[in-house]
Amino acid sequence: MIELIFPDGSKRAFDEGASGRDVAASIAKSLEKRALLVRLDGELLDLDRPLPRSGTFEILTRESPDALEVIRHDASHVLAQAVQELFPGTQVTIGPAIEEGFYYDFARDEPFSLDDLSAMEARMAEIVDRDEKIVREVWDRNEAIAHFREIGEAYKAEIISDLPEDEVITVYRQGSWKDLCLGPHLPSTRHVGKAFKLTKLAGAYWRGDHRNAQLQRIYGTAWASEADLEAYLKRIEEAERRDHRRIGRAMDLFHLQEEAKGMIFWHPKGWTLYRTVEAYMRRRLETDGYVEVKAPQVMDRGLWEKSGHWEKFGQAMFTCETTEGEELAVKPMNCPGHVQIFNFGQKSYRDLPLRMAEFGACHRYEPSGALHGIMRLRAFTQDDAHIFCREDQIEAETTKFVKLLNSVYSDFGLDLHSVKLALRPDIRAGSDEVWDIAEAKLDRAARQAVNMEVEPLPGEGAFYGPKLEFHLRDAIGRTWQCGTLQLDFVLPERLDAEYVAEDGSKQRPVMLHRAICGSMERFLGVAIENYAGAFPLWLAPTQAVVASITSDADEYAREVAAEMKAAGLRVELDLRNEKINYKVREHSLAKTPVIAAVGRREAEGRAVAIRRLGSEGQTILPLGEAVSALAGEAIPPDLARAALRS
RNA sequence: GCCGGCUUAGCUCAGCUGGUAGAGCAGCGGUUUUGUAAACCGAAGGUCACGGGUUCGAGUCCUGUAGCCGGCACCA
Repeated sequence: MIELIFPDGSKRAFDEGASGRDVAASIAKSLEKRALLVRLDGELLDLDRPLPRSGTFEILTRESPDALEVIRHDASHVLAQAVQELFPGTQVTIGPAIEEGFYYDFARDEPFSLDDLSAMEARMAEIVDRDEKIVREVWDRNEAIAHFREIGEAYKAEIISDLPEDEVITVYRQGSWKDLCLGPHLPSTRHVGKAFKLTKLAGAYWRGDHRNAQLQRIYGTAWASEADLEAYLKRIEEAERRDHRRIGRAMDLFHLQEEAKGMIFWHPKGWTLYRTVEAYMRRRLETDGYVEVKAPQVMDRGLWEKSGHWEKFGQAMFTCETTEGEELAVKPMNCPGHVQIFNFGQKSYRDLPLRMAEFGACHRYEPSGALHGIMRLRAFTQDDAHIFCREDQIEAETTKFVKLLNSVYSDFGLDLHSVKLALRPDIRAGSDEVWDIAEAKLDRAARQAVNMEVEPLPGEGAFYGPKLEFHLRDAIGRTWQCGTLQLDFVLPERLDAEYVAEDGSKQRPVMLHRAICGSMERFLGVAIENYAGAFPLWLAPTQAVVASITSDADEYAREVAAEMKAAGLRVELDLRNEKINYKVREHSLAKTPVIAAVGRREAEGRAVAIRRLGSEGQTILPLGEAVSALAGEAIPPDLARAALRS
C-alpha cells in the first residue's frame, strides 16, 4: 500500500502499483480526462507511471505552469519525430523546453531551409492528430548505448556513455519513434495540442563548445492554448516595434555604418540623451563619494603586459605602432589607468576606500558575430569605477554599490531581471581560502541589498576574482548584463598598488571593479526599449515643441519657446506653414512629451495649450504657470529628491 | 569567428517563372493661414550592397566579398 497526501491535506491509501491516472480516476472521471501529470513529493511524474512511493501528491492539468513546461518539452519531441520522418538520416541530440518555447538540435549535413519549417509544422500537427501514446521504458545502460550506436544515433550514444553509472536510463516511445529522455512526458501526443509554431533556425555547437561540431537548432514556441499562442505572437510583434535600432532611426538618435562597425555616430538628439544620462550618473557618483578621473586612451604595450591583459586579450585590442617604434594599445578597459593614478604619490589607509570613477571610452575588437545594435559594440563607454579598499571594507562597499545600482535602475523605470554570482573558474589566481571569503562576501552583500535570488554561475568568474552580474531585459526578452561588481586580488599585485597602513607597513589594497550602466551605450539601448522612445520629461531629448497654429501667432510662439528655454527646457519651435493636426501628429510620432500649441487665442490671452504625449485633450494654462510646471517636472529624479529633502 | 537568412529611392516596402525599375511617406518648388494624430498641386529622386560569372539580355540565376538580422560561441 502507498499513502498519498493531497493538497487539501487529506490522506488516502492506494494499492501498490497504482498510477497517477488511477488516483485521478478514483476522484472523478472528469479529472482523469484533464490530468496530464502528477507531482509526488515535488517530483513530476508521468500520469501512467506506477507511483513509486508514498508522499505528498498533486494532479496537474493543462493550466499548471509545470504542465506547460512539459507541453513544450513534448513539442520538441514531436518536432524531432517530424524531422526524422521527413528527413531520414538526421540525428537527434537534445531538445529542452525553454522560456516561452523549446528547441531541438539536429545533426544533418545538409542545412535545413526556412521553407522546411512549414513542412515540419504540418507533420507535427499530423503526429499530434495520430495521438500516439507516450510510453516510458527503462533500459539497460550498455544495451542502450549499443542500440543507439547501431541505429546511427552517435550523439545519443555519447550522452548515455557520459551519464553516471548508476543513472536509470529511460527511453520514451511515441508510436514507432523513440528518444532517450529523463521525462516526464504527457500521456500521448494529442495533449501537445496545436498551439505551437516553429520560429527560427540557428546554428549551435554540440555541448555548447565551439570546438565541437555545429548542429542545426530549430526553435519553436508552444502554449497551452491557441489564445495564449496568439497573445504571445502579438506581444513579440509589439516588442519588435520597440527595438532600439528602429527607434534610434525613427527618432534620429544615432546611426551605425560599415566604415566604423560596432561604433556609434551619435546624432544631436541621441547625444543630448546620452549627456543627460551621463550628467545624472556623474551626480549620483559624486553624492556617493566617488572622485572622477580621466586616464589616457592609448598606452604602451608594456603596461598591458604587466597588467596581464596583453597575454590574455591581446588579440582583441586595437594596437598601433609609432614611427619611432613604440607599440601602443587603445585601452580596452580602464583599470590599469586607474591604478597608475592610485600609485602616483603615496596613499594612506585614511584614503580608503578610494572610489575612482571614469566615463571611460574603451575599444575592443569584438568578434563580428557578437555585434548587436548599440548593445554590443567595439567602441563603448563604461561608467566605470574602481574602489580601492581593505579586505574588511569589501562587504560594506558591495552593499553600498548595490543600493546605488538599485536606485539608478528604478529612476529609469527598469526592473532587475536577475542577479548572478560568477564563481571561481578552473584557472585562477589566489588560494581557495581567499576565494571562499570573497564569494561569500559578495553573495551576502548582494542578498542583503536586493530582494531577490542570487543565481550562482559556477566556473564563470574572472581569473582574478568572483563577479556579481546585474541583468536587465530588452524589448523581446533577451537579457543583457549591465551592472557588475568584480573583486580583484590580482591587479593591485601586478601593478604594485599599495597604501601605508596604521602601523606604517605597506599593504596591498583590494580592487572592486564596478559599473552600473555597464556600457553607457548598452544602458541607453535598454532604456530606449524600456520606454519605447517615449521618455519621461527629464530624459526626452526634445522636451517640448512650441507649435504655431497660424502665422499670426509666430511672434508669440517665439516668446513662449524663449521662456521655456530660459527655464532650462529643451524646446523646439515649429512655425512651419502646416495645419496644427499635421504638427500634432508629427510630434506625437516623434514621441515629444509636450506639445505647446499657440494660436491667436493664446497669443491674446498670453496662454499656452499644453498637450501631453499619449493623452487626447489639452490644458490651457497661463504662460508663466505652464513654464514653471514643466520646468519642475523636468528636474531629474535625483535632484528632485534632493530638493524634497532640503 | 561559426550556421542560416537578408541587402531595391532618405524611410517603409512592391517587383510572378530572366525582357534593362514602382508605390506611400519624407525631402524640394508652389498653392493653402490652418484649433489638436496626415490639406492640395508639381517636379525631382536609383551603378537594385559590392565584385566576378552564365545569358542575346540579370534586381531576378550561379559564385565571391562586406554589412546587417536571428541564433551559437565569445564578452577582461
